Formats: sequence, C-alpha cells, structure tokens
Amino acid sequence: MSKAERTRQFIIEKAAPIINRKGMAGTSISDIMEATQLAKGCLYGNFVNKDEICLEAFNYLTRQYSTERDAVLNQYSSAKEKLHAYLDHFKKGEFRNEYGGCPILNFGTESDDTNPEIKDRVRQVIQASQKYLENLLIQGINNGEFHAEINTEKVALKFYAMLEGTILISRINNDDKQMNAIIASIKEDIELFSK
Amino acid sequence: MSKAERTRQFIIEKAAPIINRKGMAGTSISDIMEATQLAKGCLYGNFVNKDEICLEAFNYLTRQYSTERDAVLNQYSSAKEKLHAYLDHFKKGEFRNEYGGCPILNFGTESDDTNPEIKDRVRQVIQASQKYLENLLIQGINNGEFHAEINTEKVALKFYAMLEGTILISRINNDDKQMNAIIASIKEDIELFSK
DNA sequence: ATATTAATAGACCGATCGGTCTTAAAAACA
DNA sequence: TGTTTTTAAGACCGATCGGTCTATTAATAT
Repeated sequence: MSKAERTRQFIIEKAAPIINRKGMAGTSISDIMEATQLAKGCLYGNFVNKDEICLEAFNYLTRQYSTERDAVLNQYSSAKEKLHAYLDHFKKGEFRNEYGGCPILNFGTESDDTNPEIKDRVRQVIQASQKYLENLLIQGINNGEFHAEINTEKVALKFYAMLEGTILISRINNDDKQMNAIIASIKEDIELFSK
Repeated sequence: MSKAERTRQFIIEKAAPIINRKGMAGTSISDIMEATQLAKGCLYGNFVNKDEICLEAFNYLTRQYSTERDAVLNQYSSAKEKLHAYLDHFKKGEFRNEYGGCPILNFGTESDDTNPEIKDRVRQVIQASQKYLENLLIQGINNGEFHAEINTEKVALKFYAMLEGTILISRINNDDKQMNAIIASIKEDIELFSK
C-alpha cells in the first residue's frame, strides 16, 4: 500500500464516524482536518472534494459492518443459529455505538432528496441486506429447519424494516427496551416457521 | 391573528418542506428567504435564530400530519376500520409526497447526535404515535373486535417500527412495492387477532 | 386622519464554508 | 546516497454562512 493509499484510508476511517454522526451537510472540511490532524492541501490531494469523502465514508462504514457481521455468523452453521446470532449481534449494536449510528438510516434519510449518488449506494446496501436475510431463510428451508411455505422475500423485508425502524426508535429514546422487545418478537416469528 | 403571527406562520409553512427535504444543516437562511420572498431582517424579527425555525417547522409538520390522519380516521367508528384507514392513509403517503418525506425519520436521524431539543420533540411524537396505535388496539379489545390476549404495547411498537423502516426502504428504492407488501402483512397480522 | 407602535427591508458584520495553488518536506527509486 | 517523484502544508480565494442593526414602511389604535 502506497503512502497515499494509507493516508486516504486513514482519512476515511477518521472521517466516517464524524459524518455518520453529524451528517454530510453538518460535517465541515475543518472537522475532518481536526480529526485527522491533516492540512487542507493533504485532504484535497487525496480526494477531489467533500462529496467523495462522504461517499467513501459510507462505503467504509457498510463494508466494516458486513465484515463484523460475517465474522460473527461464520461461527455458526445452522440457519437458525445464524439468524439468532444476526439478531443478537444487531441487538448489541456495538457497531452503531462505535461508529455513531446506522449509516443506512443516516445517509439514507439525508441523501434521498439531495444526493443521488449516495442514495443509489444506500439502495444497493439495503437490497443486499434484505437478500442476506432472505438467504438465511432459504438456507434454513433447504436444511429442513424451516417450513417451505414461508415467503422468504416478504419475511426478510418485514424483519429488516422492523430492525431499521427500531434503531431509530431506540436511539431517540436512549433506551434498548424497544430493540429488545423487537428482537424477542422476531425470534418468536422464527419459532412459528421452525420445524 | 396579528400581522406578526400570520407572517410567522407563513414562514413556518414555507420553510417546513424545505427543511424536511434538505435537512436542518443543509437548509440555509437564504433558502428560506427565497422560498418566502422575505428579507433577512423579517425572518430574524420573527424568530430568534435558525434553530427556532427548524423546531417550529418540525412542530408544524407533525401537527399537520396528525390533523390529516385524525380527519381520515374520524370517518370510521370500529377499531378495525380505523386501523385499516390508518394503514391505507399511511400507504398513500400523500403527506410525505407533499412535505418531502417523514419528519420523524428526517429530523430524528439528524438530531439524535446534534440537537437535543429537536431530539426530545421527536421522542415525544414517536411515543404519541405508538400510543395512538396502541389505543386503537385497546379500543378494539374493549369493543370485542380483537382478542384480549394481545400485548397492545408490543404490537403497536412492532407495527410502528415496521412502518417507519419501510418508509425509508420504499423511498430509497423509489418504489411503493415494499410499502404495499408491509401494509398487506400488517393487515394479515390484524386478522390473526380479530374475532 | 393622525400619532404611535409594530414589522419589514437590506446593507453590513465577522466567521466559516469548500476549494485552489505554490512551496516545502518526505517518500521512492536509482 | 543522490535524484526524482510523490505527498503534505498552509496561505489564500471568493462565496456563503448565520446573525445584527438601522432606516423605512406598514399596520394599528385613537
């Protein structure tokens, strides 16, 4: 990795949690200068503009999340165990605590009327997340763990929507209560289609 | 209503959809000057600062939403009809189309790390919304429409989280598909506890 | 209709915005 | 190690930011 590549990565890692917390419009170049202790010329030597930093920050955050999630889920083999691990990992919210919230919610709500490029990336990540959940359900059916009649796409959408909605609710309430209730509720749903 | 009160209200109504779309940080005073065709001195004669405009914009949006919702639901008497009307009204999303999205999502995600005052208002509105749904369920139980065993608080939370999550998903996808699926799914859930 | 009060316009303020450019330092290569 | 190329620093740019203040206009009360 060249010096420039390392610096670029360093900037992304320092900027990402700030942008995730304060928003793209709410984060200034000087915020990033302060966090990285780098001068303006250096930032603009590694990125063409602020938008590019925001885009790469989003990419970094989502890549980071999926890496951590996969590392957890790879410890399990059955679909049901994996689903439970997914939910427990989600419930703990280590990622959100460390990086300042859910990037899907943060970048999604900010970009939807203002930044088509980011919006499109968010779209891709949302679709991949739903597909990820759906694949766990399909795997469970193929393993004979779950009843085959369930509409995997619809169930995955339902779970995913519930989880994203609950992140917002729990965050605004400064309380894990709602998140715990929803995770419990989803686990009950899983029992309903388990053999 | 005095001139000042009318002007203040006029500013709020013009500013609210802009702030809802572009965000609080992303909306400038000059954006609001342009939308209202008023000079800066006038804006600052009616509000102490930009934060106050944002706060009143949020209050206006949520008041507007609940007024419209109540007008729709008052056309029905049974709890089940009201619930269906609630969902259909939500699905249509006229409010969101007109005002630039869901203010809970927009102001909630932006304020949670940056603006405690707005965050607290969002918290109140979220709680009121859940309570509103819960009261429909309780009313249904008291009417003998729904089975009494349901955990009204939990069901209301589940429905509300699903709806908020789906707004984000459908908006980012520019597609009503997911919203339609979730509304259908919630209606199935209602059938499950209907007598 | 006139006097008084309230409300709006817009010039002005310092600070900060995103971004550029030249210079100096440091890394990479020979 | 010496040379070339890459990378970082920071002064600088015009534009815009949120906000103030005074002069003028418009609404209100008498």
